[in-house]
Amino acid sequence: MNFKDKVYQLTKSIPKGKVATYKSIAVAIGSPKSSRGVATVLSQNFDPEIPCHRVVRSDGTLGGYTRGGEAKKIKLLKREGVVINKKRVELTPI
DNA sequence: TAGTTGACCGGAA
DNA sequence: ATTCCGGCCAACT
Repeated sequence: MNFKDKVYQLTKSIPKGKVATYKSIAVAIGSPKSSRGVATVLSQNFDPEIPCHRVVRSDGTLGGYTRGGEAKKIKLLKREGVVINKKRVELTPI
């Protein structure tokens, strides 16, 4: 199981209506400092099986989306029930 | 093999 | 609150 596969696994396991951050994924993998690596992998991934639109930045902003832009990402998330306030996702930190 | 790139993060001004 | 800067890591050329 390499880094990339772990990222895919975790991203696929994100439940509908929820979002994860690049940081949290990095932590879940076991490499808390690899948040940038996570972003790299997801950005290069084009598999529709992987809901990479459910991954946002740790400050709640969307980050990027190479499959339609931020607007698209917002639409998808809202459609799934994620609460978004003015370009900010509700991360419900504890 | 080495250098560059990027959908990032956290701290400082 | 916003902007700037250095650090970190994986993928690509």
